[in-house]
Amino acid sequence: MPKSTTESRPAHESLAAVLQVRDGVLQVLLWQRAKQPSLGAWALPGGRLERGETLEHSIRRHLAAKVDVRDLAHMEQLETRSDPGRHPEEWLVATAYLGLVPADVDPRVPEDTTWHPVDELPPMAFDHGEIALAGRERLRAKLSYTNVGFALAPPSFTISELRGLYSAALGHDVSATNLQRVLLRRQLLEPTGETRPPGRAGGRPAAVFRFAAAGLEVTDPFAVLRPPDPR
Amino acid sequence: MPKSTTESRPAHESLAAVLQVRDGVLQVLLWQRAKQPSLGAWALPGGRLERGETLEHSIRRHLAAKVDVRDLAHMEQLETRSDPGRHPEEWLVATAYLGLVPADVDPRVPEDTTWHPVDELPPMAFDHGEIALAGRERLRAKLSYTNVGFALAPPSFTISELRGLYSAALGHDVSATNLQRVLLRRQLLEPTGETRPPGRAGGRPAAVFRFAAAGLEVTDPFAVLRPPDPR
DNA sequence: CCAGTTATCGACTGATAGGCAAAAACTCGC
DNA sequence: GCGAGTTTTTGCCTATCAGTCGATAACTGG
Repeated sequence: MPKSTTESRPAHESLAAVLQVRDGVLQVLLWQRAKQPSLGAWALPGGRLERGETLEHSIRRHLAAKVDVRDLAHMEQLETRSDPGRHPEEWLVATAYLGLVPADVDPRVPEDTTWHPVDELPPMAFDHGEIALAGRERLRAKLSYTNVGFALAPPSFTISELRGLYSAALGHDVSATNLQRVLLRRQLLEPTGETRPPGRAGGRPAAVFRFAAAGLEVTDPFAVLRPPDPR
Repeated sequence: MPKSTTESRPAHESLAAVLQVRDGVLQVLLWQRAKQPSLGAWALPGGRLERGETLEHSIRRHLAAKVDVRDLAHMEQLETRSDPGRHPEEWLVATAYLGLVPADVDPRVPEDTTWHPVDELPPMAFDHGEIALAGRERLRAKLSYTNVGFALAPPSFTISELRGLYSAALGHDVSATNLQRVLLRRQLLEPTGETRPPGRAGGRPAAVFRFAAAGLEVTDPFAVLRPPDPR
């Protein structure tokens, strides 16, 4: 008799969609299952919630087995999935997180673990594919009204470099002109004063910027229906 | 020995912050605990996740004991709370939902259950106060970039009535002029053609509107960093 | 018919996004 | 060292939209 019919409470696991822009493409960290069920399918890192820890602690603990957790520039809770059929053998509730790794680091990962473009996911175990896509959508939305960009970008960068990261994450082109103006007006970016020498092909040296804040900030108090400004 | 040290997996409950604008104030549905722990404190409706059901099914089932679930115009998952200390006696993970009830219905509620202004919460059990506030914030954010308003409003209404609902939910004044123009331009509202006769004090009769869509729609493709328009 | 009240509409302002093109600053080859 | 090519930066123009104010419309009550 399977566990699911005997237990009175579900097991609980934490999962993470860890995203990074690599080679100009938004990718997610996956590991390949070496046992049943879903042998050979790809899965998100994660594991059981242990007594005495929070879910956030749990996902960090399990992630530590796959990447250097210090490389994570941002993490937030995504959603909790509870479909009784989401795991074939067990009653297993999963709380998913979104993790972001800046483009300048290349974390060591184990043998069974690699990055995959989120737009071309391999055969995925359980509902992990849906979770990865949900992570992508959350990231895309937040790029527009928060400063999450800081979690995708290196400590300092040129506008072109940042443009590459944004367009990879968003899945469409963004104009460098506009990106710079918008982020500067919102005071998310500040110039470091340095400049980056041009490549072999020449060109004007690019100004170097950094994000003004290190943590997540909601920048757009949604223009609409704003409180009346007592000016 | 408390359960929490013997069980290998946490119990899992669903909770809901059910919000409604009542008497011009945003209120949340609470019931008063009649037993320990937190005897006398106020709590969100909810209860255990049972085998074979999803969390959404679970919260609807438990809510049915407090309100007519058909009165809920919208429901969405809020967050999952897992602090081991959130319940004094038990290892209990909670997944919270946000529920919205239109202003024109007055659901029957049991003896122990009443509405409380979210801005003046009574002494709350466990972390339920934080969850209620998280629900308020989620609602406020979504009022600006989605059509959630439909879940707060009656089937049809005048702009002044809608203005009252929005300002109660947002916690600040909104101009009627602006509200109408913004919602109309976004094609969230459509006129019914009818008009509402003025009150005793006189005044021009108000046009009656309804929300164009019944379900949740994200309206603002965040102006920023929009994909290039191939016009 | 007039004063008071409420709702609607139009006009103006300010902020911001998006696009285009010119100017700036460099490399390379001749 | 000069011009062609490249890349980045800047300024200008336009369109859209939010926010405000004031005028007008449509009613009630005396």
